[in-house]
Amino acid sequence: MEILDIADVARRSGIPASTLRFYEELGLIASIGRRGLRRIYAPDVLLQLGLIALGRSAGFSLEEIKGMFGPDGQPALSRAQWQAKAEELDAHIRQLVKLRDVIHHVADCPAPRHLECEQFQQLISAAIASRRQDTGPISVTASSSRAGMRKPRNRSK
Amino acid sequence: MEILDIADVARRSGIPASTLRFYEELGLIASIGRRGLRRIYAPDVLLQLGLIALGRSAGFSLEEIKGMFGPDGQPALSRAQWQAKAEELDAHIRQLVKLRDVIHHVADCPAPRHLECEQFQQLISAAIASRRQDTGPISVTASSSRAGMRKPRNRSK
DNA sequence: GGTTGACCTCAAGTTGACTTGAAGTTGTAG
DNA sequence: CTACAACTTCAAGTCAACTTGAGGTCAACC
Repeated sequence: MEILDIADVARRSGIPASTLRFYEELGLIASIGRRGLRRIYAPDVLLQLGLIALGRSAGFSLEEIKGMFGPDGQPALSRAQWQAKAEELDAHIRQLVKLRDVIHHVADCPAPRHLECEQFQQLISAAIASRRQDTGPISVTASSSRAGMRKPRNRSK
Repeated sequence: MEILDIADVARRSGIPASTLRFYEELGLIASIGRRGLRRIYAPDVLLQLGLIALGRSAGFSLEEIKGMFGPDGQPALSRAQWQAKAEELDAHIRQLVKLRDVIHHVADCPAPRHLECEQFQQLISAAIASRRQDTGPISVTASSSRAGMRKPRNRSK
């Protein structure tokens, strides 16, 4: 069974060693042991890191990701919670698709002032609207991150 | 012509007044004047704020957004640059769709250890792969944000 | 068996995106 | 005309996600 040291993991994942230690400290990943002082890793960790990067790019915080997968990389949510996450992500994707439409419009529309262009206004309104009713039962774990005209008094802690 | 004070804008956009001042300081938005000391806004600003929220949720930094639209809300990129942005966003969306597939899989797959599930591994590899060749000619403005196994030595500034 | 370069820890620093607080000003309701 | 709630500025604080640095250890090659 192949094992990796921190430099291998860094090289193969593209993530700096300092970040790997940081992630371990947070409990996001774990080394399978030490050789002397030095961490050694199972190749699995590369998959986990991929998952973390993916989650980050979807706007999940490290805390959220930690809640979804334990340091062993095992899913740690109920089926319903996973379904809710998928739903959340879907909503996010729909929003990004709308933004992409806006961008395409901007790239093509010759209007002098976009804010006065009917179509532009409608695209934005639609995009905003799709975010508007996020006062729903979704957001299982109070996903504190992921921007977007959040409600005032967002209270944390 | 309807005008708004900062409290109106805050209420109607859901963005706190402190953030509106902060955005103005950064040059992301502008008030159309003052009544005494107090800022007054054109209703346009609501669209702009929607756009900003949208951009943030797509992972663009405030700096990037500022580069895309001036404080007047006018698009400030060439057609080609807009097209590149759309492309960038599309790639991001494709990645999120892959992540959603992973999540759906996790919600459904009964494997005891997911890291050992063939399909899971493949989904992640695919998702990672789609991000892998981001050493392309895209990323016009060196989009420093938006996570994902970034290359080491990402040097900014 | 000594050197050395890659690892280690732990504390402090940085950046982006805001928020909070203190202290001052003012439009407007009474 | 007076109160005062709502605005203002400006400095400092916070939080997440890392990075950097100082000082120490040690596995592996010569």
